[in-house]
Amino acid sequence: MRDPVFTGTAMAYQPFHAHRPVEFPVSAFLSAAQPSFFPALTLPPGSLGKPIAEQAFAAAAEAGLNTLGHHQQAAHLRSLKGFESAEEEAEDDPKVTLEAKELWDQFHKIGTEMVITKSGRRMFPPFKVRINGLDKKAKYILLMDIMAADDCRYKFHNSRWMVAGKADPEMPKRMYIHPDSPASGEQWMAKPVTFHKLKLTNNMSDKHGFTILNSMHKYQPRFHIVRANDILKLPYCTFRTYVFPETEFIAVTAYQNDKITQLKIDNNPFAKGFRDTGNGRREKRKQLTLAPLRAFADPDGGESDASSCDPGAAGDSPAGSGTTRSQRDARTHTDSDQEPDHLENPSVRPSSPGPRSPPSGPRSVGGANPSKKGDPGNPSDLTQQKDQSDSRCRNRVDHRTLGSTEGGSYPVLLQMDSPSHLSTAHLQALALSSLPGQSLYGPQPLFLPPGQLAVTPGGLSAMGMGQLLASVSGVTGLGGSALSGGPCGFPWQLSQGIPLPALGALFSHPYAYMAAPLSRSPLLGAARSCLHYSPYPVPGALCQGAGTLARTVPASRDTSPVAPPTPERHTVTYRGKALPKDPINELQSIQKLVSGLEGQRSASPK
Amino acid sequence: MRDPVFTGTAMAYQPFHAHRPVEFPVSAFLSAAQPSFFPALTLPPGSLGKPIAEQAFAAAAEAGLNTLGHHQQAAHLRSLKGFESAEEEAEDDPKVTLEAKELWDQFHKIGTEMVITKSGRRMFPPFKVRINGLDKKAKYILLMDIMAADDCRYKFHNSRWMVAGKADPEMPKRMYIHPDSPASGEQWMAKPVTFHKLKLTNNMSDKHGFTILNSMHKYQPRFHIVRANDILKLPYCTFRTYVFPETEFIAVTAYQNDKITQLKIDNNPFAKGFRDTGNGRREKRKQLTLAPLRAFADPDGGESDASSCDPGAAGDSPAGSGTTRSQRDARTHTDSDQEPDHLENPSVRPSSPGPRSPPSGPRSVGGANPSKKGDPGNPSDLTQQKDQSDSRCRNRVDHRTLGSTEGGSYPVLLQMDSPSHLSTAHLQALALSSLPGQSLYGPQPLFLPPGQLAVTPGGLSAMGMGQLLASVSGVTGLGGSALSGGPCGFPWQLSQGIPLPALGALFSHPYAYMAAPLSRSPLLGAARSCLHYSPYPVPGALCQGAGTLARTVPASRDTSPVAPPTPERHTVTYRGKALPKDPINELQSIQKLVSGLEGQRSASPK
DNA sequence: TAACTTGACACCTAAGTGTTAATG
DNA sequence: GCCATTAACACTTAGGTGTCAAGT
Repeated sequence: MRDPVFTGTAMAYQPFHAHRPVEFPVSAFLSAAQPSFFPALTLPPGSLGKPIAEQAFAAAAEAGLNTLGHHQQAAHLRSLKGFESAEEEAEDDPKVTLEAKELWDQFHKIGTEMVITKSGRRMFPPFKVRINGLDKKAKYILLMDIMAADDCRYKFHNSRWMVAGKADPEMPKRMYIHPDSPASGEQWMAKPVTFHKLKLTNNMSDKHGFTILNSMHKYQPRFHIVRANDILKLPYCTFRTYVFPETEFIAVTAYQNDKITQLKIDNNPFAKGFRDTGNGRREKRKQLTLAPLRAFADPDGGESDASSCDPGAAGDSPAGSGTTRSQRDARTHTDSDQEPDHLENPSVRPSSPGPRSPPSGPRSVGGANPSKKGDPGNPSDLTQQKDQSDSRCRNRVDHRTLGSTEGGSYPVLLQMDSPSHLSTAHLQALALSSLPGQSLYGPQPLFLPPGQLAVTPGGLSAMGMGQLLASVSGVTGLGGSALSGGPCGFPWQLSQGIPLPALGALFSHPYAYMAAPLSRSPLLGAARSCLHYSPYPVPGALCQGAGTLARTVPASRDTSPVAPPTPERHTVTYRGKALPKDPINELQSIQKLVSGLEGQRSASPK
Repeated sequence: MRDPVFTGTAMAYQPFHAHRPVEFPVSAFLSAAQPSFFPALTLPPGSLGKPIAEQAFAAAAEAGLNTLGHHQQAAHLRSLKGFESAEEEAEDDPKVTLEAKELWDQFHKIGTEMVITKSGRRMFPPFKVRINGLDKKAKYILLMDIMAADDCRYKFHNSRWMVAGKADPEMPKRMYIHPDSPASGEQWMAKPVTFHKLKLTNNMSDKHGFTILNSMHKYQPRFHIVRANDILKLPYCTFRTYVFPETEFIAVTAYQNDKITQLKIDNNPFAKGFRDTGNGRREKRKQLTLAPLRAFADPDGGESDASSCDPGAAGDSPAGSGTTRSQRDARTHTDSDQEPDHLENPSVRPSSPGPRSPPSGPRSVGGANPSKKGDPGNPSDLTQQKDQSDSRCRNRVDHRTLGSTEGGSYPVLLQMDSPSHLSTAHLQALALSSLPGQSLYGPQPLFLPPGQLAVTPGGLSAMGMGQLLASVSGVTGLGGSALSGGPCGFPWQLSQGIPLPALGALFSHPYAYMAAPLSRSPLLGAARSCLHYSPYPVPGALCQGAGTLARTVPASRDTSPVAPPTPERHTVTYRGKALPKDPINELQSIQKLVSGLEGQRSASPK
């Protein structure tokens, strides 16, 4: 497992195409391994990749200008890139590669934790993917969201994670739109796509558009590719969803597993201050002047081995202000002495030391109806939970088709046609994002004027889409109270850095998965193009997305779409506050709320 | 002149509209004085304002969805904002306000200097405008460029600026497209638009897309509003150009005037380390540990008054590592004692002290044909140069209609229809920007593959636009050598953070001005909409833009378009390298260059 | 020489880290 | 006492300042 090669990429997901076997020759793959098609390419540091390029050609076409046909140009590019020459441009078949997979794997084996804070916290490792196989000229919207991985609440006890009850209700999840969206496939493929602007928080009333998670819950990030040149078309387009199981994590407010802490410290440049040298001695940096002060501030931990492994270095006091450092040391130094301390390319520690002691079974700690039946145990045992669907705490992500995590996992692909149940609140969200604001510079806050929000539902019903409102599965109260769809569907908010806190601008998203790295339905060809304005039937209840999915993406091989979680409704109390049960009523609540706010707002335009 | 109110905005430019007098009622102006329409609005710090909102509605319209008509929604917004209720949406009439005008004025009175470095330097004060009067739903492209203010080279001698010869040849100027472009008027108006990503450099072979300036030359930033939803349409659209005379500056590699240095230090947060307290005593910060080291590093200046005005503060050593500090102190402390030291809102020093000594006349220093005749003198005397058009070193910006700078200056508006001479190289530039790359994160550099660039000229000529090529007025060689159109037109490069260094993707831009803050031609109404593909005659030579301009925007009141600088051709030698004289030949050079590169490129796709 | 340019540098802002102690 | 949360803090990266000595 010791893989020092840490230069970035990992395995690419390459679906097998029986009907179009030559569309993705290996040459394309080789280029994908390059950091860029043009090694010499330079990009201004802060430039916005925006639609300029794409627009230029689109406009040229619109204007009847032949700025040298796309094919000609594409051929040109192709020859420059060393691409194959028979690739057609019209079709696409995206291959997505998780960057820094090795690092993700390391975390995953231990049990990844992500800190969530009130002010928002980035993910580490960063969620970063490399994409290939897009239509260079087509426009795509790239999205990311984070879904609950199961119905459990966890606790870290005796050095291992264990189930601590049923999951707390989820806040409406936000669908994070990559800020460069929409952009051409060419732009997306030019360099890895990062989502480091997506921040995690546990602040229920977050106004920044961050993703709100529950602490001590397990989550699974997802990545979506939508071929669409416009955000509004999203509800009518095919979502290609990619799940990298190794990016699963448990949200925490403070790190529980010291191994995770150490892994973060060793790999996150911002935590370099807490880093040890890999040579068995602590790294001592320019903490000369402050060292005495810090040594003075060593109250709690009596661990004196903080200097025990500090043999030969310069006469500085040991680095780091941590007092729990020795804990990490004791555990880490078992196998870290032989690795030099690379900076951004740190050596990777083998994950040989398994969980220390697997003692007691699941224990109910969080007060929520504990009806424990199975113990997911250590999150790193993900691949061992294959037949756990009967467990009380069942995964919402079907990983049954995944190979051994050690050998490299496949991303799980879900392809959905027109998830129509997204439509309504989706459009609401889009209406929200039609606000001003939206500029790059300065941390100027933006609250949404509720009055403006009210217009869109009205517009929807006016156009005969009122029934779509029934698909809204969640609502966010103005004061931060919220509910979730329960174990069923998740309410989603669109978010491109745009906070959508004041209204239930949500849309449910089927989270059923088709784990089909090698399967491909003939229907997918048709699904490849976005379906605009398709008059899809509106599901009257939540969690019907899987049906739509199954119709669009029939299962094949050993992968069948996960049965949609039963749409069981349950009364949700969130932090002692009972939340509405009926989505219809919830929606009406929204509307009433909006109307009231609208009245207030126009009354006092201040 | 003492204006402690420094909360942001300054005077707004409000053109007088005889034919539409009520379009911009005062209420809109009042809201413009607010930092934001919604004080409670929050925007995520790093969010990209991009086209999401606009696209949503555009797509809705396209889809036949009535997401509540624009008017209805606009009315909604209007009532919320306290806007007038009779404003029509279809028309626009932008009002542009320079932010931090007071600060700009302070600099301008002294004679603003901007440092240019090889690695690129921001402007300070930042160029930041607030916009009103746009069509909320229409899309706009906002641009900025920096043009030479006159034909002079300057030197700072005896504490004042004086002409030191004829201007050096200019590098092709880059038209900086605001990265959020295109965006809706609503988005642009929501918050001030900053151009801090525009960086100044003196590096001729800059690859970052920075604006290349000549040191010791005077420049005038310009701001452009173009109603267009696509970059490619730019050449066919009306440019509304706004010039704020107080933003004029002289580019320097090191500050010449200590007063400017002090003003920068006092106002730029990044220079806080060199700041004094406003109480007549130096500010001493946490430089305790390093103070002895720094005192040791005080070699040159024997100025001992560094501690002379350090009466009562805590027992720290004086701040700042500078040795010339005392110089600034001596000059600054004459009028700075009464002002507290606000942080980001520093108090403003009265600019009472005039130039110390206006001694010798213009002197030739730079080697370029010095034929001195008039001395612009201190740049702060801009408003006194009204009838200087006969001067050898004449302004290229007509400021004759400007009121006293002290009373607040008007921005100068130029409105151009379809500057067709931009078209060719403009399209070239656009073709350039159709490359991949273009992403937000990471400082990955981008060089343009020349092979791809070649396609566009061919496409142009194929569509009967070959003659437009004659309008190209400049060329950038591959090795960084360049030429300019001389004192006449400027070649421009489009730049949205996209470097266009490798090819002569330039387009000339008429710099004739209509200084018409109070004038309005009836033709302007028609000019308000973008003219697409209009078959404008192609000027066969450089510097004919003013004719086109005059036709489109007739002068009125006391403001007549500045007579275009005589299209005198002169041989340009740049750093000892003779540059071509004939624009046609220059273009052919480009084409040859491109062809050659294309051949090379396709031959060796590596 | 004098004027101008350059790069290393100390100092700053801004924001991403884990640590720590206090809190509930 | 345990567990989970939180804010202050020291440390980091990244990059924007003017200063200064040396170069052109």
